[in-house]
Amino acid sequence: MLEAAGALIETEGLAGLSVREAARRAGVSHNAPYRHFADREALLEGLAQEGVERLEQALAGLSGGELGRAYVRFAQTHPQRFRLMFKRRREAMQERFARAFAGLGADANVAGAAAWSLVHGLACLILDRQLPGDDEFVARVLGAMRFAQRSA
Amino acid sequence: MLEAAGALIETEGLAGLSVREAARRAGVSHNAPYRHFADREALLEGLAQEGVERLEQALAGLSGGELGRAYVRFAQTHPQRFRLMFKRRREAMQERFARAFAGLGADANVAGAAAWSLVHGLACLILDRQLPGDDEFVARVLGAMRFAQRSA
DNA sequence: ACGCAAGTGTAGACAGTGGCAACATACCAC
DNA sequence: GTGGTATGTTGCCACTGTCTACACTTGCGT
Repeated sequence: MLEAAGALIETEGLAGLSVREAARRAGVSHNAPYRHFADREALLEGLAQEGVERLEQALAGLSGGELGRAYVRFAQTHPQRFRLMFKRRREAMQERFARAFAGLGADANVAGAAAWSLVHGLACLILDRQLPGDDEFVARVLGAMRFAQRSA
Repeated sequence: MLEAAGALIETEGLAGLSVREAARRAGVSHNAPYRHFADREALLEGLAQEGVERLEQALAGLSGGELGRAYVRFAQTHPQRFRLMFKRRREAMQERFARAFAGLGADANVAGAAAWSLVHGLACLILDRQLPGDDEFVARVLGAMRFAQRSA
């Protein structure tokens, strides 16, 4: 089920995903999904959860510039999934990702948030076609900012 | 019409906006909107366009830290509108906003993109409740990064 | 072996939606 | 006046999310 819905989401777009169509693709009746997911939202929630785990996996073990580039690359590879992940508040994400990007600035919380913001904003703007998404540009943008020594 | 739809979008959320409900609120029949907008997408497009103009207006004349904070504040004040603006590719935006944030780094294009990414990412993560949105935190995050002198 | 409960799938029905076609009305140029 | 254009209206269709009611399978207690 998640499989069919996951495929649909990337081809038809996030708004184009209908529970019925996903059921059709999965070869079951239009109501079968409701045995496993309370409603459409819960289905999307399942897809989002799957996405969080995959992103975490993709970032595991990386650091510095590689980390940022991997984040952007994940967004480019699974754009709809990436958007979906952030369309509903999820408590665990701040801990997971902000922490991943911290460690280089003066105040770890603030520095992590800043680095995450930079990378996340770049990913969003690329997905929305507001900025080019080639590897070289990504690397140059990520390299254009650095942590302030100590501002406050 | 745009007025009714604009109000709806902020109260009911972006997905909760139906052409019919907007027409109802505007006191007209369910099909009247289609005289002015080709389809639902076009209506959203109109709202987005309106938003771009308002954001531009909100940023006019500002620079530096004030600029970034105003960007974030706009997103916080009109969250749904802000999200909508970036949900469809719009050619003019890169020119408008990337340029607004440039001017301090070595390569103006890259520096503008980087600053825009930082501010935009912060705005998105705050809207998605992944980061706190109080003024002090915003100021500290924006202050935590600076342009690299010259990296490449 | 039997029955029964839970898990899973099915079909049918309902209101709400986007969008189309056909019809009505107002206004404005000539 | 007549014609044309802009606007609004009703009726209709396919589709969607979701509810209810009905089947089938499976495992477990007796």
